Parts: sequence; C-alpha cells; structure tokens
Amino acid sequence: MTGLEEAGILTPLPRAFYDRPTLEVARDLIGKTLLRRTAEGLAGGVIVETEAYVAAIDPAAHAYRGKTPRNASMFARPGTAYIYRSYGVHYCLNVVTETEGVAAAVLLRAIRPTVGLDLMRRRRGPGISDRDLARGPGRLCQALALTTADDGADLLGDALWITETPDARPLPIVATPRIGITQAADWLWRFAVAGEPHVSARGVRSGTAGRE
DNA sequence: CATTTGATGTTCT
DNA sequence: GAACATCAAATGC
Repeated sequence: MTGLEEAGILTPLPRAFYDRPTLEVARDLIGKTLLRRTAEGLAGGVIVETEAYVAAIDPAAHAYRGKTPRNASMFARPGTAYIYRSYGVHYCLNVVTETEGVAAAVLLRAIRPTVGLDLMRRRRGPGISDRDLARGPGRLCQALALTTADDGADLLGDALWITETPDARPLPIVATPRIGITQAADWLWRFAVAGEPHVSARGVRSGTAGRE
C-alpha cells in the first residue's frame, strides 16, 4: 500500500453524514468505502448491502425495548460503531445514526473487497472465495477483524472509518425486505446494489438467482 | 441441489 | 428455557 494508493481514502465522512434520518443514511452508504486499519495493515471495500434499524418504531431493533449493556452504543452520537455478538458466535457491525440519545443504526451486511485482499483472505481462512470474503455481516466482521472490543469506536477515527470511494460511479440501488429477522421483516429497509455478486442472499427465498 | 444442524452470548419470558 | 440482525459443515434428495 503506497501513500499514493491511500491518498484518496483517508478522509472520513463527516459526522453530519450520520446525523440524518436512518433510512437516508442506509441508502447513501451504498457505494461508500469502509476501511479498517490494524497493526496488520489496511483492509476494506465498497459497501454493497445495508439494513436500517430504528428503535422508536422498529420491533426488530435491539433497543426497541430500551437500553441494555449490549445495545448501549446505539444511543451514542452519530458516527459511532455498534458491534454486537450474534448467535454467540459471530459479530455484526452497525453505524449509529440520528441525534445522540436516539437509538438508531445501520447494519453493514456486505462489502466488495477492494483493499487488503490478502489480509482478509488470511483472516477468513483457506478455501474461502473472494466473493465470500465479506458477503454477510458476520463474514464482514471476520474479514476486518472487528469484535465487541471495537464496540463504541468513533468512525471519524483512524482505525475504522467510511470514506468516499475514489472514482465512484452511480450504482443501481434497490430496497428490499430485511434478512434474517422475524419482526417487521417485510419493511423495505434493506438496501443493496442490484446484480452485485458480493451481496448476501442467505435467508431470502431461494430460486431465481440474480433478481432483487 | 435443498434442508438441517451445531456453535453459544445476550436478552427476554 | 427460548429466541435471536449468522455461518459453515453435514445430511438428504
């Protein structure tokens, strides 16, 4: 990674980007680049799939029934990372939205890896295809070495941030039902890049591939 | 190919 | 005890 290659991706999106209605942030995050720096190096990629969760009206949101030790970060200022353990096994990364004190966040469900591919391949283990490196929220966190140790991190910091994608072109964005939940699953609060192979599809009715 | 199952922390009942 | 914003491996057609 030369300085030249990193030159366009070092500036985090401003906090004002996150301090907006959650559905707008979820949609606008599609096509942005998520980056993660550890002692091992830099890794990340283009966000291609998100889901919105708004505790005030959303029975599927973790904070729907109030604040707990796990979901406390959902109440933090916009631009905070909310990372929780899923099914006792995997981790999931959200970006907190809306005003501090309002529990709302966007789950990052998949990225198209563009930076630090070898590092992510090592983290994901042998036999994992590049398509599956970060396709799904649990896989994404494993590829980026994110755990609950990073819960509450500031996305305007230098270890985890989101930035404009260099040479970005408009992407075809679709809104779909959310995945893997039972409450209010039919709300069109999931956003994805149409036809993008790095988007997860587990839990969606099988059959005709490629249509979303 | 599709479906089932094991892993198991946090929260709720 | 059960459910859950998941994933990979095993099993069944």
